[in-house]
Amino acid sequence: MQTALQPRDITFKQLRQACSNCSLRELCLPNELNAEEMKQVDELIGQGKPIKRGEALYRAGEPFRALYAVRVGFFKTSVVSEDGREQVTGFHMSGELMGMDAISADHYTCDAVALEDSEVCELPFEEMESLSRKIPALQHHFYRVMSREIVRDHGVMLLLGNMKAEERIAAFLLNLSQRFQIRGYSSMSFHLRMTREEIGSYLGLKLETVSRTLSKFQDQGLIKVQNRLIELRDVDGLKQLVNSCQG
Amino acid sequence: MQTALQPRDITFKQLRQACSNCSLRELCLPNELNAEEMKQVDELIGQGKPIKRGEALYRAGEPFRALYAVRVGFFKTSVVSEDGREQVTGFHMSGELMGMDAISADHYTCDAVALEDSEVCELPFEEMESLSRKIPALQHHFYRVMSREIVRDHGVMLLLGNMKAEERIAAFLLNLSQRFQIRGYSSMSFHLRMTREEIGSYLGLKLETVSRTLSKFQDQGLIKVQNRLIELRDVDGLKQLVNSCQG
DNA sequence: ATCGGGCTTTGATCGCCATCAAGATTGCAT
DNA sequence: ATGCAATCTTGATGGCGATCAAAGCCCGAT
Repeated sequence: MQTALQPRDITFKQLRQACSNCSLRELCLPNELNAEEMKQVDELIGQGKPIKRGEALYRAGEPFRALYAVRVGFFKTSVVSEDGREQVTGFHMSGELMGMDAISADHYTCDAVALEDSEVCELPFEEMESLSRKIPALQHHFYRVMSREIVRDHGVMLLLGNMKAEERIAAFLLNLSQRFQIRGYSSMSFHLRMTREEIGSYLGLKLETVSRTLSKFQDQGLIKVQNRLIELRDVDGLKQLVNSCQG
Repeated sequence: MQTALQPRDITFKQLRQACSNCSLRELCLPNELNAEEMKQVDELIGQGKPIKRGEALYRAGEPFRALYAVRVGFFKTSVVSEDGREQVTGFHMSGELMGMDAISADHYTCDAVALEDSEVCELPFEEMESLSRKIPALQHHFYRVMSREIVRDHGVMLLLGNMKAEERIAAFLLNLSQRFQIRGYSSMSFHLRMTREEIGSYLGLKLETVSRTLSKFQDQGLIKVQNRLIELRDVDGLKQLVNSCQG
């Protein structure tokens, strides 16, 4: 009986901000941390910070202070050119780290905008850096996460450089599907948080092409589209489309 | 007189491998290192390793052990898809680090191939990692270098996603020009180490388009092309081409 | 409930770049 | 020097996706 009440011993604040209690821990942090190390990390990471849909977490040019982990919600990052054109450089869901581009120039080089009401954890970089000198696993973790970002970017380059519109869209849908699955959501049907234009920007296509291609996939029985709700009907078919180009 | 002979006190081996004597030091290493720290770094970095033109420094799938700094020469890195198509992910010249993609999966994800007779320095990663725990500037340096790679990749994504063929080629030439200049070579005329096909792969274009565009630039008086020798004739004109899209 | 604006779909046309093809040039090996 | 393979140039044609255009839909604000 009393066990059910134990959470009372922990303040609400602690509950919200403790990485040790967070279901995303294995996405954000190395899993080799012992209790003491975890406590040190917990102390550094700020209160969860809410960002409303449409708001920017940070903008290009702002001074760099922290990396951000998505706790809840969905973000896009993008570079905006002088003439106003936008290149979306990534979509980011829970457990993913944003802001690593800012380390080199000491200011953010992208805008990070919430595509739904979201919440992020702040990782003050200097403090994390010095803590990671004491915790090898943490240091290695940051190297790994940055490396993974580089690999991901190479994948996008391959997509933009070699693939046709249909292949790009198929790869995009499969990628989203997989990432939802990892987080325990349905991999077979999901809600797109972004507009056709944002998808197009990410994939190097115009919004009309995105729309047309989704319609075509629906006609072919590969997916079902209802505005932003996507249902995958023939995953193998989609994979074949991608493989025809990229393997 | 005798001063001219002082190098004799240093063995040839030391001369070749000492970062402290290397003219590329400010490209490869943080400049805050003191003599003692520099010595520790020197001890880790292997003998310069020659790679003949056409040879691979490493290939996708090989286990990860070290990062490599280009000491002399020119490399391309590329991903090859199952059906044999190649996406060049970067060209790398002296002072630049390769292999950071391999940290996350513990094996290389690209091929790195020398485009001319080259020489690289080997940076055993685990040792560098543990040394960087003792030298904050070194740790920060690796984070910065990886961050810079991410920023660079975002630039390529913008190029592939938004720019037309002429804009891509102009941006490419200006980028090469700038990097040669930093290294003390002429920024106005240089030798392309890669084929039209490799340029095209990097820029998401076919080799014929690369060739045609270079010819067109020559007709417009923007550049002079003689096979792989490029002379920039109107840098501002090239910049205007790029800016018309990207700012 | 109704209105309005942003988002999406679909159609028609156009232009850029891929593709196919044939020579020209380079440079390497003998 | 000679010959061959790889690379590069240039031309002709075609298709994919951009662009222009208009109508429909969804959702949030009042």
